[in-house]
Amino acid sequence: MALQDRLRPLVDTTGPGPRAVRRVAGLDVAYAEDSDRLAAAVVVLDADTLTVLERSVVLGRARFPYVPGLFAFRELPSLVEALDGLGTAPDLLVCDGQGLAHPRRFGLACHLGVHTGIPSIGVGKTAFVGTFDAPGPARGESSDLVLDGEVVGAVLRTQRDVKPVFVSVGHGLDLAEACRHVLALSPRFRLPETTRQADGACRAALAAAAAEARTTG
DNA sequence: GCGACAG
DNA sequence: ATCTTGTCGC
Repeated sequence: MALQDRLRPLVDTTGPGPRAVRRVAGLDVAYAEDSDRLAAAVVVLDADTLTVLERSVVLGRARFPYVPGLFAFRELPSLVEALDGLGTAPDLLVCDGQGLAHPRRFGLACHLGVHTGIPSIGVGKTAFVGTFDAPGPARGESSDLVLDGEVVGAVLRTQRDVKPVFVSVGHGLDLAEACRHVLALSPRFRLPETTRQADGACRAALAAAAAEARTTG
C-alpha cells in the first residue's frame, strides 16, 4: 500500500492523450483451477479495423494472492513479461480491472501505465469502489462513478440494454477520451475487443499448456 | 465490530 | 479468477 501511495503522484490523469492510436493492446490473465499456474496475454489490435496485429503470451505462476486493492501485485509482473515480448510497443493499454477507481487511486491500469509510460485505461466488469446511478439504456450513455465526492470513473453502456462496464483512467489521458476509446473498441459486444482477444489468448495458452503437461506426463 | 471487496 | 446448470437469442 505504501508503494502504491508513492507511485500514485506519477499518474497523469489528464494528459494530451496518445497522439495517434494505431496499435491498441488488450491485457488479461487466466489461472489454472488447481495449482498456481497462470497465462498472461497481451494482444495488439489495429485501432481502426480491430484486427489482431500481434500476440504475446507468457506462462508463469502466481506469486502473490488475490487481495482486493493489491491486484496489480498479482498480475502486473506476468503482464509486463508479456509486454516485453512484443515486437512493437502499443500506443494504448486496455487493462482488465480498474485504474483510478481504486481505494488509493492506483489500480492495475495506473500501475501498468506508470510502469510502462504508455497511456492506459482500466475496464472492469464489476464495480470495485464508488457509488453510481444506472446509466441510460442506450449505447454510449454513462454515469459518474464517485468516490469520496470525486469522479474516479464512468459507468459506461457499451451495448443497448446490456450491463455497463466500469471505465477509469489509468495513465496519460482523461476519462472522456478513455470512454471514447472503449466505445470504439466495443462495436458489437459488451467488452472491448481488446479484452475479449486477450481473454481468449491467455485461456487458450493455459489449456494448451495443460494438454501438453498431460501428454508429457 | 461487521460486511464488502477489480480479478 | 474458476466451476456449475439452465435459459434466451442471433
